[in-house]
Amino acid sequence: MLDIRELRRDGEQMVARLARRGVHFDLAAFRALDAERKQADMLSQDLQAQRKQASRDVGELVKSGVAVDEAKSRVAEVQAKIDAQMQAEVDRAAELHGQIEALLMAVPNMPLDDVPEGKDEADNVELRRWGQPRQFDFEVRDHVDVGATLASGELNFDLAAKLSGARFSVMTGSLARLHRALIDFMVDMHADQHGYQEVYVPYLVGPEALRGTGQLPKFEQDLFRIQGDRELYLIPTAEVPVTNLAANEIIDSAKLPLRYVCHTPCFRSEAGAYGRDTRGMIRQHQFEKVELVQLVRPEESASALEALTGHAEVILQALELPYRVVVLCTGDMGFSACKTYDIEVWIPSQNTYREISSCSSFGDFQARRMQARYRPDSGKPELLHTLNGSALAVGRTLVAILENYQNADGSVTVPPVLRSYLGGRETL
RNA sequence: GGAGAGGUGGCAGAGUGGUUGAAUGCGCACGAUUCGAAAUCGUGUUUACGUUCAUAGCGUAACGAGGGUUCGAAUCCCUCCCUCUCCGCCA
Repeated sequence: MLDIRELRRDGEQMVARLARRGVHFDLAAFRALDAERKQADMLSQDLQAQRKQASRDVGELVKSGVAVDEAKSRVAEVQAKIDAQMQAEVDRAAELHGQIEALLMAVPNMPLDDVPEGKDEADNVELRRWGQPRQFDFEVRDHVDVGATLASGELNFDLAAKLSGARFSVMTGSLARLHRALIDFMVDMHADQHGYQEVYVPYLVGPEALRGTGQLPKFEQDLFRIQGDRELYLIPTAEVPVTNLAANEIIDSAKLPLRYVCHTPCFRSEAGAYGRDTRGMIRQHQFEKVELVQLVRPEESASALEALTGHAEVILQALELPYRVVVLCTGDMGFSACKTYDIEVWIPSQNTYREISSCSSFGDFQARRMQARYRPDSGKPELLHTLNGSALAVGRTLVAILENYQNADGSVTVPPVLRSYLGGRETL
């Protein structure tokens, strides 16, 4: 959520920054609404103050020996006059506050100044590449074909469709084990080498948590909501429960920065993505992800984003999978982000790099929504900065391994760092 | 699922209708004392919003959430959420 004070103080500057990502913010409408709100606030608060004083007067009179009924009748006239309009004004002020809140909750974050301006993914800027795409001396098959014919396990979409329809997958045997091994490998790396605390969280969350990170109110169609009395949603990413650990908290400064690593399944309805990546397990309704989340002091968020992205890259380097890092342009960034790096892994069958991680800084945008604060060494509590990144998307990592490590005989070589997780197995 | 007890400030813990945004203790901050420190003493220390040049004053709201009763609610009533204890069930 945008800072309403900054909006009042320097609205033009914020409008200009939003315009960089193609968002038009109607400052005049906001100001008109805010002016109305201001008037309603002053009037309603003044009436409440009068009402309060009248009640106190009754108390004073009773204390000084006046009978209760007598005291009440002495102030009754004043109160009647106030009551005639107070509730209406209080309601009006609350209504206007609600309108402003709703307006601001629907506005995306402002890109940082160093984010390149652009319209869509075509305008993203490549920053670096790592590794050399392998030259194959046989016909490259995609992960669907490779996974369907492995001797030691299989990747099966028909079985999944029988159970749950399109965009789900079933894995068996060594493939299922490789999938599980990837999770352990990634979590171990971040917990043991990169200083993240492992955390386990609920996969169902309430609407407040989703508002906090920015999925609600605007993107409900991308979520799965469960049946039942309570309003609960399947998490679309561990970002939601993990970041919200700090919601409505005031974190002791000495505990910062907080770094969490969390593996969860992720559930996305992908309502707007029909027809995209329909083959294979690139885009599923359910997938596993290892997520990094950091909660940091504002001055640390820029360097934290670089470090976090590096932690995700280390996984790909260890797996010896070629990748590149791009910085998303203003028009391609997510709703809550102020800067995002995508890491894209080489997919031989598509002869291109595909997103396998997205690492973002959110500034205080999410923290303001969820009131995640810390107590500085001196002064009042301040909003934290939040960051997160996939490190990595497990299903897509599996895809990359099946494709990059495939052999002419249909087998798949196990990346050396994973072999200890597979009982020493060298090929699938 | 059944029965009972609770949810108050960073923490602990008072407070059952009237200057209580809230005693007290701990913690923390500043000051005094000291060569320095401990101990001691003093002062201060919730948050949001509004107003404002102001993180100064002043105002409004908030004691799990939302309603209600009342001139007046942390205190009384209702609903929901959560925590704890016992029983049942279960991984």
